[in-house]
Formats: sequence, C-alpha cells, structure tokens
Amino acid sequence: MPPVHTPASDLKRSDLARLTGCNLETIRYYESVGLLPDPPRTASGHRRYGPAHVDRLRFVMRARDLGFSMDEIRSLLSLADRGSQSCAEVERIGRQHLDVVRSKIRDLQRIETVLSETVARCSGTDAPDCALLGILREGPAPA
Amino acid sequence: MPPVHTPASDLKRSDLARLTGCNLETIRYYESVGLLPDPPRTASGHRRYGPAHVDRLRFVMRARDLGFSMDEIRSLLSLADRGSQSCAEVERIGRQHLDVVRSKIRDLQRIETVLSETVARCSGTDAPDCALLGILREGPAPA
DNA sequence: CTAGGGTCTGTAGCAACTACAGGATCAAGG
DNA sequence: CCTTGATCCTGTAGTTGCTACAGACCCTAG
Repeated sequence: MPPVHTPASDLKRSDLARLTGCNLETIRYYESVGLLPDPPRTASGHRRYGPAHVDRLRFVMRARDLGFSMDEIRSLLSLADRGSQSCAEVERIGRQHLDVVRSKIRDLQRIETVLSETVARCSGTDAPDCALLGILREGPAPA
Repeated sequence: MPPVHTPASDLKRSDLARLTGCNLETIRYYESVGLLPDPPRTASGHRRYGPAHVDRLRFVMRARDLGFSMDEIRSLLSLADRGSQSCAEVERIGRQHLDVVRSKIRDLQRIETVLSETVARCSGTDAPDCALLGILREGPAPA
C-alpha cells in the first residue's frame, strides 16, 4: 500500500496558492526575494511544493499580516530556522515593530482627529467657506 | 525706491524648499505629476516661484500630511481653484478619506493587540518556546 | 492529436517619493 | 575678467511589496 497522498504534498504553484490563499504571483515573488526556498522542479521545470513550503508560506503570510517588513521576516525566518537559540532577538524584533505600529496609530489618530473635526464643520452645502479647504489653504486654526 | 522684495517672491527652487520645508526633488516631482503648475523660467531655464506657488505647495503638503493621495489632492486643488462651488464634493472626499483612515487605525490596533500580547508572553531568554515564533508558525492560539 | 488550460521566464507597472549622474549656469572672490 | 564652487537643469534608477502582463513552453483530457 503506497503512502497516503497527503493534500499538502507534491503541489503545483496554483495548489499552494489555493491552499494558502496567497496570490499565485506573490509566491514566485517571495521565492525571488528569498523568503521561500527554491522548490524542487519537475524535469520540465515546473515547481513542486511539499508541506514544508506550505508551512513556510503561512509563516510569511502571518508575519506580513502583522505588518512585518520583508527584512524583518527574513530575520524571523532565520531565527526560527536555527532552532530556539534567540528568543531574545525575536522579542527585540517584535518590540521594535510594535513601536512602529504604535507610532503609526498615533499618526493616524492625529489625522483622524483633525479630519473628523473638520468635516464635522462642513456645511454640506455649496457654501463659500469650506472647512476642509480652509485648513488646507491656511493651516489649522490657531488654538 | 524699488518695491520691497517680499520673501515669497522670485524664489529659486531651493528657496521654495527652504521656505516650505519640502524636499527639493519633491517639488520637481509634484510639478511633473501636475500638483504644482509649471513655474516661469529665467532665460536659461531656471525655475522662478512666486507667492502663489508657496501657497499651492503648502496646500499640497498639508493634504499629504493628512494622508490624502495624489489623486485626491488633485481633486481638492481643482475644487479649491474653481471657487466655492462644491463644498459638498470636498466634504465627500474628506469623509471618504476619513473612512480609510479609520479602517487603517482598526487594522493597526488589531496588530497592536496581537503583538503586544504576544511579546508580553516572551520569556526574554533563549527559551525553546518563543511566543512570537509560535503564532507565526502555528497561527494565533484558538480562543 | 489537438485544444485549452496551466506554467515558465522576464519585465513593467503601481504610489510617492528620493537620489544620483552628467552637464549648464550662476554668483562671488581675486 | 575669470575662475571656482554652489546651485540648477534633465533624465533616469532606486525604494517596498507586490501584481499583471507577454510570449513561450508544457501537460492533460477528449
């Protein structure tokens, strides 16, 4: 009895894409920038993926989903690969990214405040004193 | 007695950059994509800016600072230019952008939550069970 | 055996800049 | 007047993280 053909074995690129929800071209892109290892090829050059590739791609996708940059993901992958030697370094990358995320949130919240206050002052009519155009032309009203 | 040489008249590109805090190259870029009008040139081809350019650039910079895209800024500029006919349209653009900003904030806050909870569980040592690598490898822990 | 899909490669495009190379020009000092 | 160094000009390439195409190849079902 031959080994069970697990659903994550011997996958074409389209299979990997379907299985992970990743865009087909993005897989090739990740390969080209070294986030995914070069998969084995059939005699005619077609890529064949196994379970390890599925895991790797899912790792990358989760990291992207958390907003990590390609460089950060490269680091995280290599730390993950060389065993558990450097949780400290992983934590450092995580905290650093968390700082960036928080700073982006602050920036966006500042924008949200200005923008929501401003459009709230919009008359909604074709009036000559548009609040939004006002702050763009003159800068925010002095406090 | 010649007219007072106002600080915002007859400016070179570097003057405009200094005056507004905008990057020198960015000014040329904005010109090339139509956010700034082509300025008059000296006989030898050097750009000369006036107060109107300063105002226009400041408008663009404030809008960028609020996160408006180039396309949105183009629209806002043309609405600003053709008088006060369409505060309603300006308001629409503003509200639409506000929605985008709020949605970005939500995305980042989701990331912030996951990330801060995860790094909080980091041991800070070289332990074999790194919390961050854990969620990247296995996905978030089921609730 | 052929028709249609899928796959391969390389390349171009997106946003919104930023930076450089290589040449022309300007402005101040000698 | 002339030189020198700063600034200006243009066009082009790089950045990040994809996405989409063209044109060639291959694979599989009927």
